[in-house]
Amino acid sequence: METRDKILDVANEQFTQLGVRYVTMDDIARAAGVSKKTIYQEFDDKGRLVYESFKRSMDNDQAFFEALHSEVSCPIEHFVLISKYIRSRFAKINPLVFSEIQRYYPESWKLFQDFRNNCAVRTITEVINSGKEKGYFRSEINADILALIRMDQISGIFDPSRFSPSEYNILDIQMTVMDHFIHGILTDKGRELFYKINNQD
DNA sequence: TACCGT
DNA sequence: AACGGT
Repeated sequence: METRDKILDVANEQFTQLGVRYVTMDDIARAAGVSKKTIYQEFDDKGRLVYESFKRSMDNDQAFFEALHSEVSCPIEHFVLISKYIRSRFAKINPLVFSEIQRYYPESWKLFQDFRNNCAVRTITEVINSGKEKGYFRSEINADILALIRMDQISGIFDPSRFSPSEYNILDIQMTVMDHFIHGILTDKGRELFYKINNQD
């Protein structure tokens, strides 16, 4: 269904950039070049449209993680690429959106939390375990606990009340936190490879 | 597009 | 008054 995709594209772009409550159904209809009636034929109400549009982008994220998993064999490189992807992904989302859906769209909020706590955390856990097996990450670390900690770090980076956007930029925080975290889990062998990877670009 | 209810 | 919904 072509129009449904178009509506979802437009809705997702406007919601993430401007905020869910700021964007009206009239705005989306106009930008998508359809009537409001067409939107309501596809989606029961605004809450469903919000839900479906976020679900769609999280399905894309999951597909991206799965592609990385099969294409990247080096756990250190894999770890860095995941961090980069999450940063670029969150950077496009107006932080306002998170508080909005938490308050006004509980189903979408639950979807987001499930994605974070299951898909994202599991992906990080797998990479840490793979690095342990290959001797790049210290064998004594607990991958489950550290994956949760890493997830909290990544979320915290984008929380404007923790890192004021006027004082820090996302890229600097991301690099600092990522560097600190990975040094805590690298073996000597892993550290060598990490430096080699960092110096080749 | 005009309109109604919140 | 503005916006979701018809």
